[in-house]
Amino acid sequence: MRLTKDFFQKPTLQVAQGLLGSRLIFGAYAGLITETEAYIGEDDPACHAAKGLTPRTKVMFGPAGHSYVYLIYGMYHCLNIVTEAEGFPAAVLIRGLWLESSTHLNGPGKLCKALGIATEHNNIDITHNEHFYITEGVAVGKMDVTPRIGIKQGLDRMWRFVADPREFQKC
DNA sequence: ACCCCGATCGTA
DNA sequence: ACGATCGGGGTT
Repeated sequence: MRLTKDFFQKPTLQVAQGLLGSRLIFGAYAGLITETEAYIGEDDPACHAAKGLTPRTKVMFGPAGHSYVYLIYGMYHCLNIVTEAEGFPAAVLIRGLWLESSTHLNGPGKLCKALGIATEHNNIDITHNEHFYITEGVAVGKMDVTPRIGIKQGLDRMWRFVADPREFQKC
């Protein structure tokens, strides 16, 4: 079953945890999500929207279930899915994917490079797209909870969620 | 116009 | 530990 807008229009921590084990479809690729991070609102210093509404962060303020893709370090792209009510800027970063080929794409930059996700895929409504969407997946086993990776602010928040694909239920 | 720096990754 | 590489956002 495809995940619909009401799945994403929820508290971001809930969405980030719920996405573990879900199946991401992008063109010919399909994989189970193994790692996510939450970025929540203008009060979260690590969230791009902490600097307010800008041309780049506009998508995060928009409706839930849209993609937020941006270029990082001039070389890599990161894929996020917008969460919460329209007007409240928040998103979940997709950091890990377990492909059907048993390839584990660990890291948001590697993931986007492998699938061919780039800025042209920014601001797509993945609840109404034929080639880019997320479905229900498998039950995950134990989930790790840690601070987010690669940031210098907001390290007190335990907003990274990791699941081990070896513990995924067959489904 | 200019400067700083970043939700990364591979190599050393 | 560090360099590659470039756009966003703030400052002059």
